[in-house]
Amino acid sequence: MNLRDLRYLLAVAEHGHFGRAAEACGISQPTLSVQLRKLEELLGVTLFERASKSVVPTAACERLIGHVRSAVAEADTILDVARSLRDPLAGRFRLGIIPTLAPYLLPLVFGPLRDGLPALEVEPWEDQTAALLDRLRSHDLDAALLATEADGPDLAGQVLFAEPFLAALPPDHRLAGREAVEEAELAADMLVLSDGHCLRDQVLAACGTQGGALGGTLRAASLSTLLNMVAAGYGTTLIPGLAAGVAQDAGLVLRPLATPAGRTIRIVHRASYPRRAAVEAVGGVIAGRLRHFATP
Amino acid sequence: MNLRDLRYLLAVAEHGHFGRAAEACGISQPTLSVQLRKLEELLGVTLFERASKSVVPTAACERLIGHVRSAVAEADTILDVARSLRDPLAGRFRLGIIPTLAPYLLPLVFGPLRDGLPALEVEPWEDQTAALLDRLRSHDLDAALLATEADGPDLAGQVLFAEPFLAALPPDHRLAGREAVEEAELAADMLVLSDGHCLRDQVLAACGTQGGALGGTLRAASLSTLLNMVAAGYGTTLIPGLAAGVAQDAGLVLRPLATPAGRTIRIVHRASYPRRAAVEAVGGVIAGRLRHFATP
DNA sequence: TAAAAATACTCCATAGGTATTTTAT
DNA sequence: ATAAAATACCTATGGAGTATTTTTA
Repeated sequence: MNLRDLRYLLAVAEHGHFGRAAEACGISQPTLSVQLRKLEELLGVTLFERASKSVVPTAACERLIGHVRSAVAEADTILDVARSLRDPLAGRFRLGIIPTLAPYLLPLVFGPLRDGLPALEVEPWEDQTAALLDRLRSHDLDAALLATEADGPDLAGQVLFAEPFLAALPPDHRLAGREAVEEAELAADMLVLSDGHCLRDQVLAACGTQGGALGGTLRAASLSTLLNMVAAGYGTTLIPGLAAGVAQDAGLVLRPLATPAGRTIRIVHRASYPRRAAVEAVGGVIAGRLRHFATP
Repeated sequence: MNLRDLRYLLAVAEHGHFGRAAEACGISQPTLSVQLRKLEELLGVTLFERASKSVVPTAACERLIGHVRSAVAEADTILDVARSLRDPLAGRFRLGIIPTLAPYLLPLVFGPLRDGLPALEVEPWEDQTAALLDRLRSHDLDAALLATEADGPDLAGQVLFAEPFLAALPPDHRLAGREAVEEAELAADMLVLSDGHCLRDQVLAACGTQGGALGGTLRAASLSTLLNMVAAGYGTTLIPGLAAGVAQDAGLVLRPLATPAGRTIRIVHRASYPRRAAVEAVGGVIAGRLRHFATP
């Protein structure tokens, strides 16, 4: 059975006239006659009683026509909904963001995303890298902002911006007077984030160490906790550049590294993800915002 | 858009696997791939995210699939209902019957119709010939039992049985002693039905007169009234054979006519009426019942 | 290497057309 | 004579097939 034929049926029922119904359908009268006859044969039911000056639906047709209307209406709804879904820059866009980036990046880009992509409902989802990768792979996220490379051939990513690491020191720290600090000097009393944060591993790698003085005892779950511990004089740490403003507000002294290091922020998505345009648009807005973000 | 393609969509969504979905649809995997791609192009929306080991519906597909299910379900309903409507000997059958026939024929045939055509819901509709013809032509009746020929080429009819006229007399009437009565002798004090009853015209024609003694004053709307008037001694009349039992019960004397006359009962339907089998079945049951009805 | 989807092609069923016939007013 | 549907016949689109290629685990 064909939706087209069902539309023909409705047209004949509406016009009570094969010629006019055919015209309304944009086909010739013989075509309509043939198709309707075929439909009647398929259903095993005579749908219209044809007389010389009248075409009247049979009782069987009356019983069927409600369902025919419903089927055709649903088909039209499918087309309508599909039309509204056609724009890849519209609809929900679930964007994962790692916790060491979200608090500092989101305030910068949320407005530009809303303005630049008004039809795209960006829903940020904050979690650690491994969890975001899981959600990405299980189709619970459309993309994620990560500081690591897209792992595995099933994922792909585009670089958005590079974020330098800065040394964060208490104001009275012995290195606070320096122009720039050596990573090795920080290692002695460095505080790091708890397991699971990619920033922890990257900071440790940058300083060539396995964990600082309090590495074994402090399980700082957030960069915010870490900054306050440093401000209280319990040690030093490396922070990503976007956290600089918050760190300074917390009373910390920030110094560049003698050997510059940092992390690269990427927007990562499944290699098979079809709304590539949405990923690129979101990535473009974020990268554009960061390009114009002159570090103070 | 094609219902077939919508079924393919549902199959892929259900199986998450093109090969198995194709098997479930009874088509080859390439055919399914091509058709689904075409559907995606038609809708302007990617429906499934294909990866090497997974086929997952996109958000757009999730939004559409409910409507797709509805459309397919309605289409299946159409097929189901059509199947149940296929039997021409099932469903409503609105049967018109003239008032001079209904009270005497219906008690005879209603049981046999119910038994012989259990799936056919015969709905008798009693009215005069002209009204029945109107309702027939306006598709408000499926057929009608008439004592006249099907008038016009838009109607057709089959003879069911012949019904002789009998002279009905009061027991003390001067002709009551005769074996048979001459029509002309009845004309003098004959009572007839009011206008509109075909029996009136046929009785008057049989007797070669324009209206009996009380023709101008008595407007008997029913044969029942007429019989009671005759029983009360106000005149004579002709009755159709099937009314004989009721007439005798009313105390009338019945006599055959010297020149036999009567009427022919037909089942009449629109020439274009498609459920011819139902008409023939109903007519057959009625004619069969009357064939075995020996007049006493 | 194996498994899955996509691609390339061939074929044919059928929707659609035009011309004509039938039928009833 | 006119109007309407049905029929006849031809064309071309597209759904389906098999064989093959691509891609990824």
